[in-house]
Amino acid sequence: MVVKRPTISDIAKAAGVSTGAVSYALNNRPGVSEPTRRRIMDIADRLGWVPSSAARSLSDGRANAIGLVVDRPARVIGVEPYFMQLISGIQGALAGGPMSLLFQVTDNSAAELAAYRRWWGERRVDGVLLVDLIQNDPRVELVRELRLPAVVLGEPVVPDLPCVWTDDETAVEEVLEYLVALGHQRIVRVAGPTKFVHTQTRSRAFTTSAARLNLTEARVVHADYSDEAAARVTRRVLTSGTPPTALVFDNDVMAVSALGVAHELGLTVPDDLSLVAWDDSALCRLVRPALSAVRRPIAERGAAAVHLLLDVIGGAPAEQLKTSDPELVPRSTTGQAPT
Amino acid sequence: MVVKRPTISDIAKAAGVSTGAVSYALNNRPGVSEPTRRRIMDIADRLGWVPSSAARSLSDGRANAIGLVVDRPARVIGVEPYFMQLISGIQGALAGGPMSLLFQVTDNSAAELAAYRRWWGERRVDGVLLVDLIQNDPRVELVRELRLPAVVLGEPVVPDLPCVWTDDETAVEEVLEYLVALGHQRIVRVAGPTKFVHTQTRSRAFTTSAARLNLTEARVVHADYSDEAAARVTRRVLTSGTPPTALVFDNDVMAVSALGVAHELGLTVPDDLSLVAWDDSALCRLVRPALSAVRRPIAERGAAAVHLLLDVIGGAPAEQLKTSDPELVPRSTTGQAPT
DNA sequence: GTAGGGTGGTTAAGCGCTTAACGGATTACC
DNA sequence: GGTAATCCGTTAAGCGCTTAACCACCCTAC
Repeated sequence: MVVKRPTISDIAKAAGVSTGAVSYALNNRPGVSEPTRRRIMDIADRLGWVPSSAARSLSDGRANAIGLVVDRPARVIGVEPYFMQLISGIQGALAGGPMSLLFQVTDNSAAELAAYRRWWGERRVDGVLLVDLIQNDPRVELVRELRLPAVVLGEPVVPDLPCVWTDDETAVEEVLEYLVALGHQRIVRVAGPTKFVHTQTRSRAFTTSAARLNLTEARVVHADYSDEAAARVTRRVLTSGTPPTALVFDNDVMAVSALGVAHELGLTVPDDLSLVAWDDSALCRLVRPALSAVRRPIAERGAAAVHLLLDVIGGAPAEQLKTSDPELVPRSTTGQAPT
Repeated sequence: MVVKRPTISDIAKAAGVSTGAVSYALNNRPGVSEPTRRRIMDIADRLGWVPSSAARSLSDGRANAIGLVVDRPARVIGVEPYFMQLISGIQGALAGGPMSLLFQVTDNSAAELAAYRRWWGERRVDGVLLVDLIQNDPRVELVRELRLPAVVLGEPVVPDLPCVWTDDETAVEEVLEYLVALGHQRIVRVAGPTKFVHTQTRSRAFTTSAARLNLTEARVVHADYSDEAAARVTRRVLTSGTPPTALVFDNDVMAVSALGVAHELGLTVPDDLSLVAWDDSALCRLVRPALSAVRRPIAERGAAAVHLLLDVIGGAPAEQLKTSDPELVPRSTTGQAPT
């Protein structure tokens, strides 16, 4: 059987009422009697009616969709479990509701901006999620100019922009204290690109905590989240004059990559070298030795961001929401510092 | 500055013509003179005009979007690089055009069907991509009933349904010949769930080739793509009476997981045991020893599927497209069989 | 001079839905 | 009994765009 998409006027005809009445009935608003409403609804789902999003959007101005664009090179995004977990969380929060997710990956920031602008122009989205905020992020300016509801997944750096964040600073501190307790003094943080706000936040926390703990040799080096860059940087750091005894990475991929480098250099993990990954994932559990990692509630963050965004779209004030705290999961790549 | 979204009537007013003329001009159709067209277009992009997708959809019936829903548990999808690579390919093919991607992950097949049906009902998509086809897949029936253009990412098992596929059978054969050449006789294939068509295809090819090569002890066992299940199955297989000397996996995650199990059982890879992963990824390169893997052109497949889908939406006949062949990338987990 | 054929536009209907404004019956109230 | 309020429904406009149908005008042909 081939189906024809029914419209409200089909329903109206079948029920012997006007399309207006059908609309009121289907949207659960006053204006029709209870029996009529029920009759209309029965007919509607007997006919398999589903509202046309285009028509609805056109008349009420809402798109019933939110947008997410991720600007990371395809090469990097493929491996990193982070985004898929995030999307899982997002979808979970969207499930059951009328909203859909428009998703795009781009490979440069101009394309990202263009995507947001286009979605806005086409009235395709009611709001957007922003990830990987950078300093003076042009997206902030953009959503403000367009009056496009937006929620940042990250620290509250822009005063009046709603966001959902986790307390990475404390986590950084915890990791350092943990490593120091194991006797480590020379600790290097292998961070993501400087431009990201979250990179800066963690680096600042790292430097501050290191100073407090008198780790004079602690320092930060940068890579771009890819395994290649991480391998290069790690190799350089480990073959330097006084190599560190512990490395803290900004994602899981880099940590795994470093594991390979350590192996290649003849270093035993964790006897000669301790490693900590940021963002726990199956990847961390899978490799041998299994990676100690800082676990953050990623899916939870995604879901919280969606709820917040829906509220903001609904006119709620900009809130800055903190989700549950990161947690260090010690596995087999952290141990007593070599003497 | 706060922007107001301009409509074609704003343009019409500014140009002193009717909205009809504006529409003709902007869509590059005859009906306006060249000078007028140019004037209109100038004004349009001076005003930053972007067509309202809702209005356009409503009037021409096209949604300018395609849909993809992936039905895999969040737990699995997070790790597997496959889907992100696929999406990269899809986005690449979509870039520049007017189409957007609607993406959804669900955790059961009913929800998946419901998603497709809803998108269709809401006229949100012009066509959809189908991945992970199963035997007698209800989605096939659905898209046919709804007359919803669809392209399958997988083997041509449904006669009149367009698809994009790679020749896995030959690849399976190649892998087996490669292993046999290394002296392996007891080879086990750790497959994904039986229900998937691609699992069946590869298993059939495996069995056939094994018979041809006189591998009387070759067999197939099943897991669900997750690292846990793979670990369980691998452990069982490796501790059985006459354990295999080579394992061939249906994805990368399971192969990595097996690497851990082998380690745990005191087996050296590749001296005691050879491993081959299906679908190469950074994951395979990252682990030590690096995994030998069958590389398939995943992003290419995604892009090809999009192009085909756009053609089909445009009314082209159902084509069954083969992309470039898989290729075995030998790394460090395959070696001479133990004697 | 008029019929015929382009050009270069305009008009208006319609896509499917929402919603303010209206109106005919009932019911409530004093 | 008259007026007001309430209930249940209809009407019609409008969201922004496409497109068939129409029209005014100029040009050419015989």
